[in-house]
Amino acid sequence: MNSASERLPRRRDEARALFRNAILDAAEAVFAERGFHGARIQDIAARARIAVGTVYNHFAQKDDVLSALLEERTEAMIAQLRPAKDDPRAFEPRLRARFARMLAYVEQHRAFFAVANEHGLFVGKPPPGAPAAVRKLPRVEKFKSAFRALVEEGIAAGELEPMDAGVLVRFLGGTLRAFMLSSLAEGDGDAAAHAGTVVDLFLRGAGRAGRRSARRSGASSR
Amino acid sequence: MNSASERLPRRRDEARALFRNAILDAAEAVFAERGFHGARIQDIAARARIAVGTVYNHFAQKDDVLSALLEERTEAMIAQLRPAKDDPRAFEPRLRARFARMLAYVEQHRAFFAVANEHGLFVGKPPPGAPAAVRKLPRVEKFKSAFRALVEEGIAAGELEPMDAGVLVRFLGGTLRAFMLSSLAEGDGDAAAHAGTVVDLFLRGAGRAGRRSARRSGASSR
Amino acid sequence: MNSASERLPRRRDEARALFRNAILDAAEAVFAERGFHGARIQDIAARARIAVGTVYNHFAQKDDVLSALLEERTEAMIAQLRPAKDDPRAFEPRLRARFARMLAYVEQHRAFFAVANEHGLFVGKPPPGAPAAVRKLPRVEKFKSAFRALVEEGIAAGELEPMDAGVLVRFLGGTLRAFMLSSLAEGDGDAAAHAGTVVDLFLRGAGRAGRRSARRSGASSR
Amino acid sequence: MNSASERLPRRRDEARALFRNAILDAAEAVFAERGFHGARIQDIAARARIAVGTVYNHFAQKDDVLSALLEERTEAMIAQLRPAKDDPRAFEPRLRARFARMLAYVEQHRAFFAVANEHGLFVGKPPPGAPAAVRKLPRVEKFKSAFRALVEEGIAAGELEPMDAGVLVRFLGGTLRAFMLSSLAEGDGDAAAHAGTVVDLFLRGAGRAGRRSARRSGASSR
DNA sequence: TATGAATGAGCATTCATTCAT
DNA sequence: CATGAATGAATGCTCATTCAT
Repeated sequence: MNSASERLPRRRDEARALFRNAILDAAEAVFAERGFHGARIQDIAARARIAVGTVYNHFAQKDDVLSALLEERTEAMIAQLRPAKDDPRAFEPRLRARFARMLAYVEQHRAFFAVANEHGLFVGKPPPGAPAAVRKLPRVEKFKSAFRALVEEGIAAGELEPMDAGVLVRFLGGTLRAFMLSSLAEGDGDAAAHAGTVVDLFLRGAGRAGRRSARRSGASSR
Repeated sequence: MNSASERLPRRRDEARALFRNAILDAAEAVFAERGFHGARIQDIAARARIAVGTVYNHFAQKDDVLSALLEERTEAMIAQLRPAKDDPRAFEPRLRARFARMLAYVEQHRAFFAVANEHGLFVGKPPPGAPAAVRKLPRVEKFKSAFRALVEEGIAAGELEPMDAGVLVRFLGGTLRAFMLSSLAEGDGDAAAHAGTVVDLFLRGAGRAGRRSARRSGASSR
Repeated sequence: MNSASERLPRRRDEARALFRNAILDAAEAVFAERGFHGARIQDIAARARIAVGTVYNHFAQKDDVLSALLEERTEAMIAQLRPAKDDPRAFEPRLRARFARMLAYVEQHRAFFAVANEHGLFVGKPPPGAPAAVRKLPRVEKFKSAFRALVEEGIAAGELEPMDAGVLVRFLGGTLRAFMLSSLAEGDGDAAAHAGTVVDLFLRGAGRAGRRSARRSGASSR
Repeated sequence: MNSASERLPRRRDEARALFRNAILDAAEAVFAERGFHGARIQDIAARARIAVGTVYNHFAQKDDVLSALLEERTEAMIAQLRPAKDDPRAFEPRLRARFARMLAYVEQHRAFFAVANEHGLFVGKPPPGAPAAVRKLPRVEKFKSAFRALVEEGIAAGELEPMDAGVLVRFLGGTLRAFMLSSLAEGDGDAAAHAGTVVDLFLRGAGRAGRRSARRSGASSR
């Protein structure tokens, strides 16, 4: 119930977590500076002010550092999409609020996400050269299902065309990615503005208003 | 009409081009299999059935092989967007025709484009670890200006919202990329179908028809 | 008297020095066998019974191994010229004693010095192709100043012609080198005998005794 | 007696010699710039304005270019030591005249001789890493016998101590080399002055005049 | 014979990983 | 567990040499 026998293990775990986080933070910085292949374990260790061997006490291989990082940041990124208690009720502003949170998170970890793309952050199939550990992880699936949830919510609410959900997920992912990347590249960090643009384009596209009625027929006539 | 003195140099150039293409084709295959970092010059040479040294007679460094490939395929990919004489006149089907061509090209070189993403194919800023030679090239700019031309054509024709062209370019790029990648990953190679979907979503978004009138006001009220 | 905290670092330094010396000794042997360009780092490592990488933990480049060796042996070689407590007082036998020590040291490291010549051991300007690291070092200057000290000692003692010291330094260096090399080549290792010959020739030249009075006038009449 | 059948072959030989010399001259320049190992056949060919293959039509290997050069220059260098009709009769000025010619030749080919030392120009045993072809050649022997002839001439004339000729040869070689190298390094091209110094030192050494009588006894008492 | 592109053995160097302390 | 030196497999690139034209 109490006692050192309980507290010590806890401290030990805390210590472990401290190291683990220090390593991940260092890795984020180094990956961002040099890319995954350019980052040496030694660099990461140096940045975390620990010894090389210590990195290996926490991660079995270099790959694992990357994938842990990927998982961790992805998880947090997706978490931003979950409903928050102050979120508006209406679909569109609700979407905007969630995307704004997510894009803000991405901005915060800008350096990392710039690298993460290299490793198929959003993509179904990781690139061929990707580190083995990266290839097996459920990360992309998590993304997809988070997006799928949003999309289905929209369809259920009658706000989205009842299309193939897979198609909508891709479209949403692509649109978000486009603005995420451009903001990473150019650094104009107005997450809320980007969220607004994304939602608007996602919902209404770029076509001129009048043509609305011609819609689906056009698409199906290809 | 032309003497041997003219023909011989020509033959020499042809021979050079033959080697160069053999190397690029081999590199495409090997990069696709193992990724850039996993591809050894020796693998490329073996695949092209030439000696290692020969690769270096045509490209100064490994990096240059990648960037030549990137340039070459990008160029061809963009070329598919240029008007062809059988293209429809109307904006929307015209766009569909062009995108279908482009996506078909991408399908053809599916293996390569799966890798190319790693190296910032569409992105403004190449990933941090990218090979030096890759970082300097005008490739991304070419993409942007090709898309910009399409977008401006659409605005001029009154078919696209007269928004900031940069925003439209990103949106278009992101949408195309989303379907390009997913088709790369899943291999359902119906380029025309994908083109139709892309154009439809690009023009009209995923929102339910009725809301049309609420449009831009919604976007601006964020 | 001194705690573990003091002893451990010392052991570490000792270990480093052990490796460093093992590498230098191995390099000496391999350079002697194959010359600098023919020596592969792998050979040196194998001879030292360590891994290739370990060589690089102690020397940044192959060049550095050579120049460390050159510096180290040169230093020791020059050290033999310093006065020892049993050295005779008179100039000529004193010189003989010193040269004998130096030539004995050279004999001991015969293999190495045979190679060292290739790299401008005595020469003012290192050969054009010399490894970069070799070109910058103060080694030759040390030689010159050691010889210059001897020469000035001789002039001050009234034992040497008061000529331009630079000229005497060259003359002395050339004479020593001639006998050093020939003993390296032929292996008749009588350092003391060689030292006697060197000193005799250095002081009195090879001309027939009688002419003595004609001396300097002859030289100046050219 | 005449005819094309005779002249053409002659022209052919002349053409060969032209190429051969062009290659050797180019090699001299390139070896001097980069050293033997740093010089690529391609560099030599480029400098001679011919193709790589052509070099191989005249020399079987890279080594052979070096050794041909070494032989050729050495031969010419030694030739300068031969009696010329205007040479003085007396031993000492005669020696000065010859050495002056030789040192002047060396100055002319300064660049080359700076490299040649690397390859044991004067030394009995070529350095261990020396190109195989270089190791077999009679060059050094020629030097020795040219010097030996001089020395024996001097002994016969009663101008040199009747010592072991080998010793005198080394002494003479070493002294010449010392001033040859220093003039190469420092570029003060007064060959006649150097020759005077060399002869003076060679004959009378650097010791103070008065001690003359003590001579050989000193040497033998070591 | 001149040409110059093709060849491929050869090697320095890097860096993830291990392990004795 | 933390440490950091030792390890050695792996690979880009060079350049002497060959040979088809």
